[in-house]
Amino acid sequence: MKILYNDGHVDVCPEEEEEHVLRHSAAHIMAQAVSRLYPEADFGYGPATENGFYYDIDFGDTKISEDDLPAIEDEMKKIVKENLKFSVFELPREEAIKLMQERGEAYKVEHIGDLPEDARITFYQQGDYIDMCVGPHICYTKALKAFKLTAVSGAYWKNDANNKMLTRINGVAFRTKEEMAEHFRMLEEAEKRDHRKIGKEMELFMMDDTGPGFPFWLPNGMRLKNALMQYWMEMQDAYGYEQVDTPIILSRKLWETSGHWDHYKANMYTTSIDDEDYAIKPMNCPGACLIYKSKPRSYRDLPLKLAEAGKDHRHELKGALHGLFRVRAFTQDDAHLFIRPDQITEQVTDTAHLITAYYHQFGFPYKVELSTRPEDSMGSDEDWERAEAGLAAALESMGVDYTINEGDGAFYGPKIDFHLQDCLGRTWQCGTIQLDFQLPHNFQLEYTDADGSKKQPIMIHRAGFGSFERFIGMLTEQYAGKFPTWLSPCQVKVLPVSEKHRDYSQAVAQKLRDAGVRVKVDMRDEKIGYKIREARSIDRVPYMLILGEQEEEAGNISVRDRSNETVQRDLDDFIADITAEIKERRG
RNA sequence: GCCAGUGUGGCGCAAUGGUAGCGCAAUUGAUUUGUAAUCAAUCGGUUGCAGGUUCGAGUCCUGUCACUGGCUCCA
Repeated sequence: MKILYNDGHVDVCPEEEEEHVLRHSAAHIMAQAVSRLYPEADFGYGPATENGFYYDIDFGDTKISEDDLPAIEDEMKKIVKENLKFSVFELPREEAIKLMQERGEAYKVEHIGDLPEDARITFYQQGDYIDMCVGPHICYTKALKAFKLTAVSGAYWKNDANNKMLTRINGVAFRTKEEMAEHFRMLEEAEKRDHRKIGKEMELFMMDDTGPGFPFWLPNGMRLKNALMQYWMEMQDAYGYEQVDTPIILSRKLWETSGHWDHYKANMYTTSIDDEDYAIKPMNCPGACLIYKSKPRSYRDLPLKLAEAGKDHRHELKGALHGLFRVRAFTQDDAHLFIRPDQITEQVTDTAHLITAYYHQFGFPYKVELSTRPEDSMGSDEDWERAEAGLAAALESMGVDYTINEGDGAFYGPKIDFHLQDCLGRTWQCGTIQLDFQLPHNFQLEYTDADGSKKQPIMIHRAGFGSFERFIGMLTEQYAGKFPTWLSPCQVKVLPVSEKHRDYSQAVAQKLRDAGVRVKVDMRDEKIGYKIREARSIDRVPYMLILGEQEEEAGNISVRDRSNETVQRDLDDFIADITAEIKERRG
């Protein structure tokens, strides 16, 4: 495929860039189609995305819905069929502005104003449609062979909620129709992993209209959550944390001290009784500060590492709620480390090791971001420089690849974030390591240093799962509900072949239960195939025991695992194997 | 909070403005079962909620709540 670069030369497109160029060109072709059908439309940004493209468009007073997409798509097909030639030209700034003004492209004019003084301003044209763009693009519209418009939504101009909301039209584009069909097939498969669907099928959790965003954990989900909690507690022990638990509701005075009453009140559930105001905690840090402050601390006590599986409530915007990924009540796998300034790198490294150990346990790929000082931040330049350097040094000493997210740190300190992907490739922040100078200051925390002077400790806030809720959502999608045995709500399902083998089944189940295995018996009067089907497709159990005449006579069991192989074996051997598998948390 | 869409028995779905159906599940009975759905009967909904238009509304309109996909925000 040949493409047109913005200096006017035509060359063969590097294969790895073909899709991107096609998708970006598809955005231009869509814009042309839209401008034919809606002459008043005003265009914002129209980039390529991972599987396609979008264009943010101001349609004025015209409402666009998905019903309007087929007509736009048809117009795009016409444009492709017309096989229009792409051309490119460059204009000096003033003329570029003039051209865009003439064409009524207010957003493009504004965009030119955002460009650096020395920026080249180039335009691509196909037919009578002109778009300001750096390219490159396809040479002829016919090169676009496979595309589909998929969605319409709103998006703020320049991603700023203070700006006008434009209409975003999303589409996908591929090199061939086969690749596009494959994409939709994959999407269908991915949707089957959705934790909301699996959570309902497996009865892990539920939601109710009386509490949007407040998950109810059902018995199966609770078994899973408890197993994860057990793992978490063992890891806290292994990494030298103490565990604490702080109250859910605390006086307004505390939240005023911490700054939450001023800066976070919109997200807090508050209440009052006996003429005093209270808030339900949205974070666990103030409680940890009170514990730190409860007695004098020496430099020898540091680092003081306090872990807390703390249940927080935040009044998140309802439009942001999403299954278990974004809820209003959640249990953070939180911890607060009170450290000396000289311990930053060492403690951040230690924390990052713990967090990445979790992800390795579950086989999660992850992305790391280092977020630096935002514009409206508190604290001295030296503190910030030292903190950012400490975080970077920790990441580099571990050989972790990370991207820098300039100016995206918290107002109280820089942070390292760990992002995981859900079944549809959306990323969610799970792990976070945040340095904080502000809270120790607000609470006037101190320790006595070696020279007898009083010093202020630095705080590290950290979470690895992010929250048990979000992480269980991730685990559900990662395993498509087929959790490793140690996490499975039901580890063994016993299936009597007929009514006659119920007693034997109960006896076998009891032996497993005595060994600490989570087991259920399917006592229903159904055929064995029916029970297997449900154990597999609904319960998603790692092991089924099929018990009939043969097994009862031989005094053994038939084990069917997820590979669907059935092996007749000794019960005690099986118990030894499965308990070892659970203990070692294999899989 | 913003943009668009959706909302029917526990779950998945159907019903050109004209008597709300189907499958699964559940219950009961029959069957006593050998590796991904045994058969039959029965039960179950006034269609998220509140108004409105109409002789008549699941279907049209308004408001509201929830959910879905995005935006913003965020663990």
